[in-house]
Amino acid sequence: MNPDALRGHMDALLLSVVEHEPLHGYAIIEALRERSGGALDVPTGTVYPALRRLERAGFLASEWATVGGRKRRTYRLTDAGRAELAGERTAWTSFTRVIGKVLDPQT
Amino acid sequence: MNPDALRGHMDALLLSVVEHEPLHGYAIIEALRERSGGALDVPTGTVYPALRRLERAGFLASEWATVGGRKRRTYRLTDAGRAELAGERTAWTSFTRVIGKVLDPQT
DNA sequence: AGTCTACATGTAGGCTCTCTATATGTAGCC
DNA sequence: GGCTACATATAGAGAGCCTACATGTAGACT
Repeated sequence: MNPDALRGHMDALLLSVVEHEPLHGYAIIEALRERSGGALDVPTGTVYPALRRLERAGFLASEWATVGGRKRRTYRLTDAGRAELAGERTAWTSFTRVIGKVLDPQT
Repeated sequence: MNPDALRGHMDALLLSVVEHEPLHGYAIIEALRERSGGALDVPTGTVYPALRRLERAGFLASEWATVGGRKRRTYRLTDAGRAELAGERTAWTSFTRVIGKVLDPQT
């Protein structure tokens, strides 16, 4: 997977993965890997800053927790995040339609 | 259209548009706009450097021509470019499948 | 005790690409 | 003369994803 291809879609991926249950960073990475069938292996250096950015933007909220002696910062979707995710999904659909039209024009 | 979303897909778009007929930069921009139904309006500051990059990479070849007193640099797809385009199309398909799976998991 | 792996978070700096803004010039119309 | 369409090009900004590194706990194995 070309890293640049993910540009601008990472937000949607992250928000989508915490939609139904709050998760901490490490679990988010695993969830992305599982949901994608192993195709997505996003490095920590990408995920952690992105989560902080999304929190700063108000789309995520986080809390610290200690589980089994390890500290976790668990992120959950805010209402604004839920709205953002809906918008991202719509944008994704039209994006794929547009690019698809150019790549494979029905002459 | 969020500019970042195009990251990593611009090459495929440009190669695709000159697949069947050589075009010059300005015509490429118009072709992208038409093929996308108006959704894609790529600025010259994006297209011209990208075309040069693709030529440097060996995927495109260019020639100068003068038409109606105006100078055009016409780009055509090389064999390497044709192979690259095929790869980009495959990558695009798997990319959309992967992202789609994450955004809308069939629980 | 020491080593290794999995778990868990985080930052610094680099890299690349797209965009905005600007520059230059021709052709044709009013 | 001024406007629009045509046509190419570059400099610099901005943003985000990546590599590499830093730090630490828990548990298994030797």
